[in-house]
Amino acid sequence: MKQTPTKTKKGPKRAATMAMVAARAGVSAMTVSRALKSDGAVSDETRTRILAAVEELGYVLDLSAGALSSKRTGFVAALIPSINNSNFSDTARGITEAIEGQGLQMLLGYTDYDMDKEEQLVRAMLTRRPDGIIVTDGRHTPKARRMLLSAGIPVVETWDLPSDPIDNVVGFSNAEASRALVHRLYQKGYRNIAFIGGASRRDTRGADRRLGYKRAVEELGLPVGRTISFGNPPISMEQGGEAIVHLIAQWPDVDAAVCVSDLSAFGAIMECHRRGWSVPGRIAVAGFGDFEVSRCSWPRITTVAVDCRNIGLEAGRVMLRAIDDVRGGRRPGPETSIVPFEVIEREST
Amino acid sequence: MKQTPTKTKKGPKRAATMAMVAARAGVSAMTVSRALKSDGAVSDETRTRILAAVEELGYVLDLSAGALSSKRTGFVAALIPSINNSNFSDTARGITEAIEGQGLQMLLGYTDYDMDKEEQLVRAMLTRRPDGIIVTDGRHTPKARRMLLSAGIPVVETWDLPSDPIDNVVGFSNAEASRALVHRLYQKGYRNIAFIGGASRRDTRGADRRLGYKRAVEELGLPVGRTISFGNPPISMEQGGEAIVHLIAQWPDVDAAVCVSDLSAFGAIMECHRRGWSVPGRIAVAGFGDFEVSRCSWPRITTVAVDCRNIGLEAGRVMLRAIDDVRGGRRPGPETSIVPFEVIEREST
DNA sequence: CTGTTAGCGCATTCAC
DNA sequence: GTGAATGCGCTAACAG
Repeated sequence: MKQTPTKTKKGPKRAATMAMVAARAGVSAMTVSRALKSDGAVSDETRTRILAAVEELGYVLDLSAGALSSKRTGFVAALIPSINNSNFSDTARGITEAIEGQGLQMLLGYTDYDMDKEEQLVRAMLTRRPDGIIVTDGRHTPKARRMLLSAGIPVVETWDLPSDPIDNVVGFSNAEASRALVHRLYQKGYRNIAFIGGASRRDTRGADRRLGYKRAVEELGLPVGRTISFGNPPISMEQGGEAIVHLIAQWPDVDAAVCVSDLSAFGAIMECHRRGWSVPGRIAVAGFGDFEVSRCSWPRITTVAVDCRNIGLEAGRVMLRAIDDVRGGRRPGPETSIVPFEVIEREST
Repeated sequence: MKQTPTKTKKGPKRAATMAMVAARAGVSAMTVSRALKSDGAVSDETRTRILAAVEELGYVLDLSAGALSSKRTGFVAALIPSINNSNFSDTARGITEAIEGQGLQMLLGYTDYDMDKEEQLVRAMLTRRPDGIIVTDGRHTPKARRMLLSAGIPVVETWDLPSDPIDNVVGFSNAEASRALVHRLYQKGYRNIAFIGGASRRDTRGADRRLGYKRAVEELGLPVGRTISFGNPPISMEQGGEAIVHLIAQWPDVDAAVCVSDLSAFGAIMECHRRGWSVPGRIAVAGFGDFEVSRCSWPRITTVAVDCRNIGLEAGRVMLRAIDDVRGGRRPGPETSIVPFEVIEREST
């Protein structure tokens, strides 16, 4: 009555291995390996027999074993601040699109806008021996930076233009983008422009946007210091609503608000509706990121558009080239790709 | 002048291996392995020496090698329809929270609401030999189903209550939730209720919601067939706007619209604003999913709230138990966990 | 076009 | 508390 009394007497159906497929097809394991990579030179007749055996056994290639032997895991690690922010999930999607089909798979992690968490994630990712790693942001803890530098794999920093890049870069200047937006508002006639953003220094892109705002109002000779700071990023829609109320209470003469992202801009505008403040009549509101909500809200929201998916595609492309170079024995040669941004004027300003 | 003329003369700094650490610390590789897993019995003195060597060499454990030998990759594969939909990215986040700290890492893939893509992804994921796999949806291609059944690892189906579960389930009935929403609208006095959703059958959750709507209007004796169908899911905010215009043109007497998700509901409402149609005066609009935009928009949107992050946490918990069972030699025993939903009435109805 | 040999870096299993 | 032998499943490198 005992189940499986003797050893190796067909346990719970041990997963098929390449050797089993080989035995069944009457070839060597190596030939199976070649047949399955499709690039290998295998006769059609043999391949057919092998594929039949694969089918019968329900065999699935074990890349984790293959990785060990070929010293290529086929992983590209990608760290983004948040998976819930569609800007970054668009970038993740772009990365996926760029590398899938090249036999590479993304290993995704989220830092929660926290450099220490980024450091932990870099360590955790390196443990999987990715063929490359893509990070968001150009600032890192010293340890994280050291690990990235010494990992011996291509690195791509995105969404920023680091002053001292680790390796490759695909990004833009958040400060310049923000500055351009303020200038555009100035051209439209606004003369008292405020900024709404997160309080902490965690979100370095947010900090850069704030910096660009500051530069712009200074060089335009506008009133400075019109800044509302909120809690930890990401600053939410709801916080945007609270912020605009504070803003108007504190500086009733402000005629335009630049928000650190479209999400807070949207929250601000909806709160204005609730209070009967016309946008842009009572106050103009602009955002950053060109989220879907900005294109559909009423009024539609002026913003800085960045092609987030394209950042991912570019980062993926740069990564592929770098990985190829490494394989070809070439020294990669860091590449910097600057992606454009565009101020999109809509009804909210 | 030649670089590295002799063989093995320190190439581009070969990555440190456990054996190197062992040599440097004057112990065996096995002891290093024990020291690094922290559960191992190693004397404090030895551990200190080993950790020093690790530091000096910048050694990072290679889990991909460890996986081969331990037959546990530490991966949990998770397939979601879209990374850009915050409902699902919340679930992914929940999964991550539940399994990280248990030494498990999520391998994320997106199906684009496409069963065939899901099948491809299942195959691709199995190639990495995950310790378990979590899928969204209870319907799959026959091949995908077969692969999941025969993979020999725990499976969790989420966001649905499959009639014939593969293994574990963490979900709720989309149809029942949608039905409850229509009943609530009926209680509020609405008597001509329409549905706005995607056209294709790809989004099975969307199809279930439509089904629940249909049942409800039938059992309530309301006019049937008030249905606007749009293109491929996910139906966007913009499509929601177009849909409500068509809806009102076709059935001017409709007094409430149930949308397949909050995103389309939001788009619909903003389009109403643009056209001067009062919401809910001219027409009430409800959504599904309790997205952030619904809590902040003006008016705030009535919706069905599901705790998406909790679905992920639950799925992760169930997965952990199942993996533990498998390791302990127990037969897991499928678990079904039904998560609650709640109709949240807000200003849009 | 196909097979053989060797070994990737680690953890399991057993000694001691 | 520590070490030695062994092999996980696959592929690189060569041979034929």
